[in-house]
Amino acid sequence: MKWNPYAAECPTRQLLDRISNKWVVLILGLLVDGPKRFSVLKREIDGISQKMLSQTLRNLEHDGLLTRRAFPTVPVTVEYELTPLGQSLNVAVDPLRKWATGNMTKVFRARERVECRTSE
Amino acid sequence: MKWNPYAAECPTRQLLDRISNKWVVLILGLLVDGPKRFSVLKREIDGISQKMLSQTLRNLEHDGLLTRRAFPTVPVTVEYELTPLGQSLNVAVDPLRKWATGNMTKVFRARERVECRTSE
DNA sequence: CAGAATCCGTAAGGATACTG
DNA sequence: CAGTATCCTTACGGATTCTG
Repeated sequence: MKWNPYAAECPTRQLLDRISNKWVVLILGLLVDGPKRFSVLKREIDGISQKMLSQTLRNLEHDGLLTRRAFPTVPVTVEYELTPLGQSLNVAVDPLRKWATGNMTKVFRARERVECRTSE
Repeated sequence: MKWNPYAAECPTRQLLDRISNKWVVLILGLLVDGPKRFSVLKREIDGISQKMLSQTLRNLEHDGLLTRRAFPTVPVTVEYELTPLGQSLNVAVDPLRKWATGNMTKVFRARERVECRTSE
């Protein structure tokens, strides 16, 4: 079988759409070194709504990238942990996170150049 | 200066949002080995509208990731080519494309497992 | 605490038509 | 050919409320 995201109907196109997403990238980055609780993730990802967080987590669980474990404490505690598949995806998105932080300055300079040109 | 995409107001958050996008990933992948014309890109990325293509290309140019060159032919010819910065971004997103095609089967299996569970 | 459910505004994005 | 402009319809995603 030959997968090809350049074909509109190929499942890899939708998969690519699912995983190329800032929330996915940020969540995976936090789960690299061990499981974390819902509220911890929410606190560490500044600005994410609980709707987006739970929705993204559900999708990731559905696709086998992480596991959800609920502990019958009072109140309930829930932990999310990367599966081996999720770990491998994190390896793939890690360069993206690093690129963003590592090249922000260069992007800024490029934007300034354009603004100068348009103001001429 | 310390960039941190986990902070909502950090510019790297928006940058990450911009580059974590299926169209960006697909376009960059096509421009790795040399410049390409608008119509060629449109044809090779099945299902992309010309609106999304031109919009994404404009953003990428704005951020210094590619250059646009128009040739005064009749009708006009336009070529897009990666800048060194764009090349470096492509290196960062390349693992993502490969992950999607390389793990589609595993994701499918994970989804089936969930569907079995919910139908019980 | 960890969500599900609802409501709602905005923006993403397709389709179509028009231009240099 | 390579767009821009417009319209229009989804769905993304935030805010709020409610529950085990």
